[in-house]
Amino acid sequence: MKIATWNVNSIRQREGHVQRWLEQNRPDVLFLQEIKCEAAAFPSLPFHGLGYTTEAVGQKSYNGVAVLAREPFTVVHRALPGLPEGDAQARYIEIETAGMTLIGIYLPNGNSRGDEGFAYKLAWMDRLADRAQVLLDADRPVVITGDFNVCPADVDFAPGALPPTDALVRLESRQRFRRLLWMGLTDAVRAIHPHGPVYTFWDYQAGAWQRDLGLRIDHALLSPTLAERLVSAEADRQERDQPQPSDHVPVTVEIH
DNA sequence: ATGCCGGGTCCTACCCGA
Repeated sequence: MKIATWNVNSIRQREGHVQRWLEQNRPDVLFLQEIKCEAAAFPSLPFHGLGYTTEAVGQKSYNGVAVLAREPFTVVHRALPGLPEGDAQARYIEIETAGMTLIGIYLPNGNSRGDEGFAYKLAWMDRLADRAQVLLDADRPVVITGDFNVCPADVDFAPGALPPTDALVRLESRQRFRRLLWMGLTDAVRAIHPHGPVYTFWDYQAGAWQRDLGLRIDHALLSPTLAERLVSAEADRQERDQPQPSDHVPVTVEIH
């Protein structure tokens, strides 16, 4: 079973990219982030034509997540449980399929709006840990994948690519990511590639791609029984070389 | 340490991303 994640930086700009990538890679499930449109504007038809059912959680202009899957699924949550009522940011979708719980996230960046923006990121990570704990306590096979906006360790960003004060590398962000691992989740890409950089994002600016000044911020976390069955976890760097690419590339995990 | 790029929108200057 292949489960993929991709921050597409606007689905309306990247619809053709996603179609082509699905045809070439045929994942069972693909989670998207930053669709940047309301759910009603999500272009489902071309994906239906490829055999995928779609579900989008969107809002105008910003954020937005979606899932595409070849087998039937049930949508369990369209927002992260535990967030305050009235939080309208479209960043979370949770489904059940093939006896597993699959969660797609677009975790807040945390660099805008000063202390308040960073506090929102940390609170979001705390609620995510709460949700993960509930599912792990219930012995659910779980995959949490998406754009975490956290470089877990120094090897996960190119030297000089980010200042040490950036919300993606701040100790508080990393502590909360590490808590997810302590709870028993496995960082699939790091399990397959124990050493060295495996970047998933390169800024559009300053020739970051050409200079390979990347970040590893798109992740897949697996519960124990799924981690035992992990066979591959790869970032598709080729996609960053396509015309008009997203600044993120797809990350795919394969579980037997 | 970004806002050089690239997306969005109250259409055009400004917000946001990482």
